[in-house]
Amino acid sequence: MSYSYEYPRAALTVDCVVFGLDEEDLKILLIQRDLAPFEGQWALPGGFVQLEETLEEAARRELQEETGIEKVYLEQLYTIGDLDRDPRERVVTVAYYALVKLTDHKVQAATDARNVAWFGIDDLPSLAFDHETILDMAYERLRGKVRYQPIGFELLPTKFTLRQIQHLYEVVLDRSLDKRNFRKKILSMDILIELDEVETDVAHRAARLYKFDRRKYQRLTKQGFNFEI
Amino acid sequence: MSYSYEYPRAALTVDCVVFGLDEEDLKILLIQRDLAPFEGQWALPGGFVQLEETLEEAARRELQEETGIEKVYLEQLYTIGDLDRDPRERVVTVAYYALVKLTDHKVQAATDARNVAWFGIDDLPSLAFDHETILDMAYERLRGKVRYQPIGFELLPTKFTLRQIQHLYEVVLDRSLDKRNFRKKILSMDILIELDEVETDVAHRAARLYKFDRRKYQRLTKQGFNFEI
DNA sequence: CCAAAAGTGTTTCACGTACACCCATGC
DNA sequence: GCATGGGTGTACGTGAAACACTTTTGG
Repeated sequence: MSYSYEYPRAALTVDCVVFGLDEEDLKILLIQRDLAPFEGQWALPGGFVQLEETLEEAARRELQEETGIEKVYLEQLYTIGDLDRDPRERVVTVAYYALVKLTDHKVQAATDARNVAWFGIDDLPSLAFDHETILDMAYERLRGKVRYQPIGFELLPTKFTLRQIQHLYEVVLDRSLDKRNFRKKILSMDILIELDEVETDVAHRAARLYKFDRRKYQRLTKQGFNFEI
Repeated sequence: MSYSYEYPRAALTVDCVVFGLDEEDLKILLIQRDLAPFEGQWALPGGFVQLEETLEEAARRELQEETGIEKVYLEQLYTIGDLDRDPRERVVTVAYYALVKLTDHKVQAATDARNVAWFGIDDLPSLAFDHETILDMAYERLRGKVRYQPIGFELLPTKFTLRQIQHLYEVVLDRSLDKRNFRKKILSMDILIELDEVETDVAHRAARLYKFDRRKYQRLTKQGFNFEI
């Protein structure tokens, strides 16, 4: 079976830059290609858009199929249509980036045979196609957006300590922050719920746990509040 | 002649939201469709992406062909791939927005037979397809971006008065600003060149003219300066 | 009791904001 | 000379930034 059109058409794909965070640094989820071109090389998860799914649906489907990841924060990043980005033919790709809670989505095995792994953002292998460019754009977007939208919480467990949020911002923004000022600021926004729980299994004083209060954040936003770190 | 593929492919288009500014308000450039679907309705300029051009090239070509506009600030906005946005078939569109200097690009006649016109942003006709959604996204992006990137100058003549910049921000952000504070702020950034010229043809004291110093802005940016209004 | 991180306030300085009058020019 | 917008300075308050010690807990 084949499909014919009066004019030639580019192929359309989606690619996802998946960010995770652990105690050390930001991580990126990559898959190892098992087909040419770039066979054996690491690449962003992604694939062809089907006609009966939206772009975001395609991105979620590919993420699920290739890495097992589901139900994550996903946002469109940029669409790249350079002429020779794929050696086979003209391929236009809609890039997305995803933020996942590493603690929830423990490192996943792919459902098919491909190799999947997390890489530290300062310790990446060379990537297939123009995926390094896409990854750089995603990191830049994340660095910018994390400061004025509360998307950082998507990288943390549901219950987290103030130290963890601060660590998140220090890693993403790549600079150290003053502990007292940071706590003052984040608490003064009044968007965290202080829980009656503390960390467990730590070899020192356990820190209090908090949750992000999404409803309250939305309410405040409607009243003109602007999140900013 | 026709082109065949193993799997069905979506058609790929670009659409442009073109902003202009005059003494009153923000304007949007629209074209009147001369073909079905939505024949006779107003729409964003745009059209199909050809295989031998990048997405941005396609956007610039369509702008040139349909409205005569060239060499403007152009930035990718978002890619929309909802299933039923075009009644004929699956069409994915890469939306761009453009900022033009109305004074330079006087209202243009289209090179083909279509009707082209500027509309005040609060006085828009109903639009074809999902173009109102795209336009809303573009306006929101402009409102956000104009505050932390010096893109507003793209809407002004090369030589402009402080009053004109202030008016620009008042119109785009939809609130009034204090004259003294605004001048203090914009001048303190040190990114304007004060010219030895003043306005002409005004029935009152002529205001001094300024130019945006792009080189200096780039230099300052490398040193960590952040534009912000 | 020692190591490790949690938790907590005050002072200083920069910047945003509010605000009103005189000046230059064209008609 | 009058109408119209151009151009200018100060006082106040808020919020960002710098900074160090005590407390709690587990081993």
